[in-house]
Amino acid sequence: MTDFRLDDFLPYLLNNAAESTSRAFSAHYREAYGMTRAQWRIMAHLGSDGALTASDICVRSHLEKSKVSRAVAALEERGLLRRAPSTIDRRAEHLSLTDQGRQVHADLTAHAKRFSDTLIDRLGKARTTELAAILRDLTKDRDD
Amino acid sequence: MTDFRLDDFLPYLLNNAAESTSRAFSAHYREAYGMTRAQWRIMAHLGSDGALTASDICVRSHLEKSKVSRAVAALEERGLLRRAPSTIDRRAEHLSLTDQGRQVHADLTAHAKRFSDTLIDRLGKARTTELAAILRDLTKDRDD
DNA sequence: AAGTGGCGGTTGCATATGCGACAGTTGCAG
DNA sequence: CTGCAACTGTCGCATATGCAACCGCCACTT
Repeated sequence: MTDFRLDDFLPYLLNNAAESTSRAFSAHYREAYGMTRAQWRIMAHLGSDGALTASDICVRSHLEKSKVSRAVAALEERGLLRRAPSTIDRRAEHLSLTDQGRQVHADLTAHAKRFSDTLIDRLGKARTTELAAILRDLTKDRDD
Repeated sequence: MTDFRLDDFLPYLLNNAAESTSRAFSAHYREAYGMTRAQWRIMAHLGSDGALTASDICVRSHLEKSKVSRAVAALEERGLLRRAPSTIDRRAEHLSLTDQGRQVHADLTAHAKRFSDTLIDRLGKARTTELAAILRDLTKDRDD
């Protein structure tokens, strides 16, 4: 009746691939800075997009707001990130990297670049681009 | 220097896609059976591969052994799964679905099939196959 | 200007998770 | 046979997580 193959099931494969690559990649920032995946993401967004508000980060990174809140607190405590109250909206806070945060961010992206190159080598340029496109597609229009 | 684009970074995209699809898919088995992703996976493996040992499941599902241990305990308690001591190796236990477990498994795979069809519709048959192949490739040879 | 619904961010709580330690078992080397 | 490394599965503990409740603030209605 149902010739359901687990090995063809996309959510399953996606989780495996995500888990596998993330695990390999996270080793660096975890050991070097004791950072969480969420923290890494926030650093990445802040580093490339400048100052953001916590809810901006929620939208862009697809992270829960409580997760963002705690990650931001941790990063602030380590002196990597600074909060500034918004003059316009007293609820919001503008987040930005400190000098030290920028240094760390540089290191993080350097490693990320290297890791990315490794993956591209393994898959080939064409398949990588294809894969990236499909993944973006899959995530799109699903506004959870 | 580094023109690093977060939006092209595979681990990032993979996590987003995995999270997004899993979140959508997990709704069913979570609401219907209060099941975890790990529990779903174990059900899937046991349902399609027959009797397995806990460490077999670890290997096939890429799950931590403590995670498997707890998930198995939960499934057993709900009467979906049965343990039988191995006669050959007194450390190991053979795990298999109960009748009720098989019923639940049938329902789970039915839903999975339907969900999978939805995804295939969205991506198209060709891209789906391509994607699956690449994902398998990415997970392979990375024996964490 | 008072009421109201909604937003930004934090926190409590219950649960899930990862890791390392552990007891019991196996099998292989000497 | 004895000792020892490796393996199976469980558990404790510290931490991470999701969800909902919550506080203060905003904007819009009347």
